[in-house]
Amino acid sequence: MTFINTDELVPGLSIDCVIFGFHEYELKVLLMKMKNSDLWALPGGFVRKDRNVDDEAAVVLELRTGVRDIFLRQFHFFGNVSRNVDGHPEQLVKKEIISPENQAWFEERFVSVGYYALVEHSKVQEPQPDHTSELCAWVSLNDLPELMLDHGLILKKAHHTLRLELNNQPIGLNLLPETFTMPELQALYETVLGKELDRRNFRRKMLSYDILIDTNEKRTGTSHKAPTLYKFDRDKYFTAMQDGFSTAW
Amino acid sequence: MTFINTDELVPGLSIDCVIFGFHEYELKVLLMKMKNSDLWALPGGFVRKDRNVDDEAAVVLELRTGVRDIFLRQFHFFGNVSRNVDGHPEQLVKKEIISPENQAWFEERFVSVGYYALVEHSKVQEPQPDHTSELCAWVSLNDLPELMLDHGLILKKAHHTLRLELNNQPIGLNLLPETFTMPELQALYETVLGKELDRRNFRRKMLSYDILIDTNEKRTGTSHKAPTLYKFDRDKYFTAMQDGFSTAW
DNA sequence: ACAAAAGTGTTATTTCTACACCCATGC
DNA sequence: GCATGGGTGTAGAAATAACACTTTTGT
Repeated sequence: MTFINTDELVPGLSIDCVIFGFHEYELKVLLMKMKNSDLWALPGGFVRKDRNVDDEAAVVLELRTGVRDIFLRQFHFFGNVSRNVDGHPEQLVKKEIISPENQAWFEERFVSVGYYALVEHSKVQEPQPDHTSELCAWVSLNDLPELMLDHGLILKKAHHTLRLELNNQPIGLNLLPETFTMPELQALYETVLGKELDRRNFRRKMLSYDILIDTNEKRTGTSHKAPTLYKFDRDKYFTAMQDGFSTAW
Repeated sequence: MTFINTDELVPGLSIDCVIFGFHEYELKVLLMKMKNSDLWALPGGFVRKDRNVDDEAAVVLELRTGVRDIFLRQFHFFGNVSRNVDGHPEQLVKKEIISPENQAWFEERFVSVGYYALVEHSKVQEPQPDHTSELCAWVSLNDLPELMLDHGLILKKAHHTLRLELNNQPIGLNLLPETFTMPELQALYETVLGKELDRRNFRRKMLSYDILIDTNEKRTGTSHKAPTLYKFDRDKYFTAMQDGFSTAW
């Protein structure tokens, strides 16, 4: 069993990743079930002393999902004292999640940087648990289990940020397959926003962003009119991400 | 001379505050001129082990400006390795900014949480330097001196964030005097955005937000028509901050 | 009475919203 | 041929943008 080597890590600093996926018309998050416990946790990690924090977040993402070079954004820094719960490290030792030698390291004041990622469900290999967890799985946002420490709060904040970002940025690349239909894209938006949108207006608005390419193919096999398959125009997509949609002033 | 007691501080974690003020139709930032150096720095500090990071940022703000309970927002976490410049702590000791006993503590990997604040220039007492600085002063954004380490980058990022926030949130409270005229408010927006706006359309849009109260008084003393004085409707202002202006979806 | 800046109104254009109808496909 | 969901158009309302004239004030 390989426990972590705390010597090479920045003390008191952790990373928590809220990894969103979209599948079967539901928004899901990747969660880890802690070893010997009913509690779940966000995938996370620590920061090696010679690495950028942003890069370490990308490592966490890749370790759990196998994907890299995709949307991953720092969204909040969690620095409250109340995050540090008395007796928590002791519990971790008891459950064999960390080694006794490391307990002292975990007793220190910890702060955490929150990241959220959008990943295409289908591109992800079987989610990988680590040595602290017995399971790593996609869980629907509507059906969340009890989470460790303040991870519930972190998740909520990430979701809230994502909803706000919808107004300024395109989403969908990385969250949808390479090609997708307009109704699928709409379902994604509706799921993130938690409300229904008008089909016709959605289409018009989305097309006006000018980030979609009509592939001239259709998705067949359904017992109704075959919908057109679109893909993102990556150049325009990334430009839109940079510049944002907002034009208020 | 009182140097810091590093024992009670969270190691490797600092706070940097970008404190914006608005004066004489210019956006300004509060900067500290380092002792025995031509370099300037953002006001900042460290985090006591038993304090929330957000609260410590408020302490930094109050120490420098004397104001409290005003807009102060965490905007980014800076965690790149490149922030930690070889030989920097040594320089700090040489310039008597930190004590030799503390040099080792400063040699550790440091990460930083960036905050920005909006403060009303006139409410601020004479900006207070600390034991690391010989001067604390308002500096125009158009006329920035050379800044220490990555502080220039942090400042730039804060300004960028502020510009984006304009679209979602009201600003002005804390940045303008208690009462102000519509042209003054417009000047603030123009300064932050770095572009001119149409007087008539600005007024209409601003009034449509429904966060202003007409005080029925005028600012006299100018050799032209006396402009109406407004103040913010605080309840509605804070509601607008919560909910945001954006209606995109 | 004049310069300088505040205040107000209107119109054309664009965007948003709320709709209803037709079209393909598999059963 | 019918149920299901995809695709398109349009008219009214609202927001935006561009623009010109009148008012107040100190000198």
